[in-house]
Amino acid sequence: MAGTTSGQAAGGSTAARAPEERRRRILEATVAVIRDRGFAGTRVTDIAAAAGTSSGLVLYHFGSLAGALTQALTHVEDVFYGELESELEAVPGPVDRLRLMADLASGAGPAVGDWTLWLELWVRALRDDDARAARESLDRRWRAALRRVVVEGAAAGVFHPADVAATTLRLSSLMDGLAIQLALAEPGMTPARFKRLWLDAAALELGVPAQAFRGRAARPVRRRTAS
Amino acid sequence: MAGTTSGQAAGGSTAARAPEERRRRILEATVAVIRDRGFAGTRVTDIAAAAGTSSGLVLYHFGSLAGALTQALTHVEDVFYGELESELEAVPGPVDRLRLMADLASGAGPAVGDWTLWLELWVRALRDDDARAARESLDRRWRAALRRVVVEGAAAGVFHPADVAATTLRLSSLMDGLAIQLALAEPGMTPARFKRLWLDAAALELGVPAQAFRGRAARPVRRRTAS
DNA sequence: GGCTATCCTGAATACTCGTTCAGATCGCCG
DNA sequence: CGGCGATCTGAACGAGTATTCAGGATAGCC
Repeated sequence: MAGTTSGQAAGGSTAARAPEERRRRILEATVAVIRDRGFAGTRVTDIAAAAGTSSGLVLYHFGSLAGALTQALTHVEDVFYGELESELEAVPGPVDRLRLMADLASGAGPAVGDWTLWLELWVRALRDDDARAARESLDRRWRAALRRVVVEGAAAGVFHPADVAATTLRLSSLMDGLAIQLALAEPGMTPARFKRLWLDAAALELGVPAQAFRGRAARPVRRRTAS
Repeated sequence: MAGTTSGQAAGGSTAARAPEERRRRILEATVAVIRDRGFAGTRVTDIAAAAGTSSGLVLYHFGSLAGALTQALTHVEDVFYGELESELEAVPGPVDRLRLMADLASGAGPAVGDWTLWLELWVRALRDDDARAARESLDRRWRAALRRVVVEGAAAGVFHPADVAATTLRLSSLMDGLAIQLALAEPGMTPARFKRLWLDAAALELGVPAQAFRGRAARPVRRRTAS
């Protein structure tokens, strides 16, 4: 796309001019609509309205509704991954990193804890290959990050996992399972309880006393400057 | 249902006469269609075709597509619960009961381990009240059964759960999370691995050696006579 | 200034699908 | 027998919606 021989390179004038900006706005609108109406309930018109444009433009940029939905998925994937990496880098030590992951997943972060969206993604992945690929990638990255923290802790002699692969898989699956309750607003399930339940399970799995993960998080989750 | 004052009571002629039979067939067809096309992809015509009748009849019996979907949910709920209860009663002792639950959930039973259907249900429950109620009821029953087994084992001095409520919630959530992998046929996830991972987690939670849950299940899961 | 490619709009189009409906079929009863 | 209510069918209807399309605006370029 950047390879167009001449094109409207740069230009620099008002931001409203940039079609890239428009595209991004549409993708974010698409994500928002999926989140609150679900994949099945998302109409081209809804996306256009949420993005403040016409339905024609949505199709102009993405070819079809399915195209817009798919690209929206890769867009959240990027956002999610960027956030995860930068957050994790900012915190040292396996204990605090594990706590941070619990924070992110329990909804403190803007993208990671977006469980309604993930539920939708899972179901769509049952029958749509793009969704399946997006989910798999997301899952693999999250699990890899978790594994890294576990291994790091084990190397430091802080954690004592009996089986790293099994522990990683169980802890990430437990998160998914608890997330269902959170997404459905099951009475009694709150972000705080989610964190407590998950960290206690982590303590069991890692052979450390539950107190190791109590106390405040080392640092409040950083807010994005804007959006 | 047997209480109709006069109606076409009995009659005894061909089975094709009984409208109750027809209703049931339609409900089961509905469940089958939901399972393989999803709620969003289920059409009245699909249901009619799967049940071997006309779309008119589906609407005649259930009023609307939404009505058919909802009644299909309460139908699976009944089937699920009936199966769970009868299976559990047939096995004595907390250890074997826990293993049985792992078996049922990992897909050995016809209804309980029907994870594709449950995934669909979760997402529908985000926005549909009937689905929400069905899911909550299903979840509560499953969790209650699990808790009963845990308490029973604790009373017998076999299990040593630190916190029964937390353990129950974590073990059932872990199942849900693992089930996602199973439903999506994630490479590396099989019913056997599902069982192993879950039972090992149970061993940790219940303070027993993992070996306690190894070995063969006490008894193969019973097959329904027909359907 | 004219020309062109890009970006954008909203009405028109075509199609899918839930629901309605005008009847067929059939067992039963008076 | 003739009527009746319950069950069942499939064609017709109409609402909703993705996609197409005929153009309008704008910016850069010759």
